[in-house]
Amino acid sequence: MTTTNASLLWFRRDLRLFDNTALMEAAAAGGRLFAVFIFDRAILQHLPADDARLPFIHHAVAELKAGLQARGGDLLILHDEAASAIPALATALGCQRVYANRDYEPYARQRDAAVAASLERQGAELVLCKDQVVFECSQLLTGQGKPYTVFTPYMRAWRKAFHPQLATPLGEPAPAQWQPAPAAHRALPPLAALGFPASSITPAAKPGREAGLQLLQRFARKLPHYKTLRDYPGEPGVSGLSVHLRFGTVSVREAMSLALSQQNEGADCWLNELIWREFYQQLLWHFPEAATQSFKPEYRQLQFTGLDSWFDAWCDGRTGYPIVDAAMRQLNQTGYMHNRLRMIVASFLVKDLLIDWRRGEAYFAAKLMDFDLAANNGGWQWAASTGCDAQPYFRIFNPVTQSEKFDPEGRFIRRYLPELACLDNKAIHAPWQAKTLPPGFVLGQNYPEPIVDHAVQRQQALALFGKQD
DNA sequence: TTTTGAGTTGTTCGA
DNA sequence: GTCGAACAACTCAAA
Repeated sequence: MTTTNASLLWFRRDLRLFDNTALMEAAAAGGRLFAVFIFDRAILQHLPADDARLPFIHHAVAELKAGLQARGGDLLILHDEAASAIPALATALGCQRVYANRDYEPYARQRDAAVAASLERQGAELVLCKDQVVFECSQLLTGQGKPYTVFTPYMRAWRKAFHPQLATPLGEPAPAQWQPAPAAHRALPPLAALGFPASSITPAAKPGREAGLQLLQRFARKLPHYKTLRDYPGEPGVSGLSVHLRFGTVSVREAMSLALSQQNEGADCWLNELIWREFYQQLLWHFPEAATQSFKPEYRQLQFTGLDSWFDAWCDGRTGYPIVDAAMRQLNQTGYMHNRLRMIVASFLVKDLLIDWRRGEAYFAAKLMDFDLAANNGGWQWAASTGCDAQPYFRIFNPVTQSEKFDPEGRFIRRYLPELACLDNKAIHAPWQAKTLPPGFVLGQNYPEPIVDHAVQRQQALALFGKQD
């Protein structure tokens, strides 16, 4: 080993020091070690100034920086375009290798390919590690050597190939040869300096690794009841870990370890959800065109006829369907939406409002703190019946039935639509159907009348989707 | 090559 | 109110 041997660890969506594959690999390579996080202008320029994710990322980066300083190193911070800044930084620091954890999204693949090519030209190397999945995108293939496009066979293959060793957290490396940060890249700029003044969103979950680990611990006790409780948005039945998995403040192996630590139907059900995550990840990897159009070719030419004013009402949570409106307000206010509600509002946008699923997908992408391209696209295409393993087109969620079933006492609705708190448990799901409303409550004034009639729109959706053949 | 079984999350209708 | 059947075939994946 020469004294000039140096590596650069590039943090992206893996904002933790524990159980981080690229960190383990970089440390194992020996030599001097630098670490960097880039606020990537190529990504940030598309985000609104009140984006809820930036405060979360900023907090996690600050934690990471403090953690590295406690270990004798530091975190370099750049506000730049990653594709050009990383190779330049590697040159400036004299690093022969840049370590990072593999990212499967189309933009990331393109960016990493550009970085790898630049590094190669200057005699350096980009080393990408498997970290955010248990199985790489091409590790599980059908007997024909083709990618899986149906969940259940994929899930069976996943479980068959799985070994607990694959989900065992890696720990932390022995003290590495951490290097201090050059003065130019030492400071963590405040959010306002990055173009993101305080967000108007009040996230449901606290940011940072400590908060993520706390959630994980708390969820361990709820896990046995996960299978049933997870469907009720008014109950604390879900883990709330999605945003932590998105930014890596909790690792996938830590989550898997919890799922495997219990032998009950809740734990098994949750493991399936984690497998869904990998299913959609590998799907988008093999079929990147699905990011911008219907997976099923026969649905690429659908003529959506919904009004723009309906889309605006959907975004704002004033469609007149309480469960839909409460869900959209949860999204707008907290940057999060319960999974059951994501299905309900997606079905409503596509099948009731007859609006292109991609507009809903884009709205979720802008608002969801846990936004993940593969999972979001997969979910929307499932709900829109345009996906690989989609809901059949004639299965159209009834927003009132769903509301009665999964929020029977209107607990969730009341939380986000206080104007309906005075309605009884029956009327709250469909105020326009109530025989009597509380005195002083006027439909159309206190709360909107439904903007569409579900029974009518359902027939239109059946006609629209059914005639494609 | 052919056959066989199966496919996240539902709704509506009629008895 | 409860229950079972119909909804439409089609494609995937494995035997």
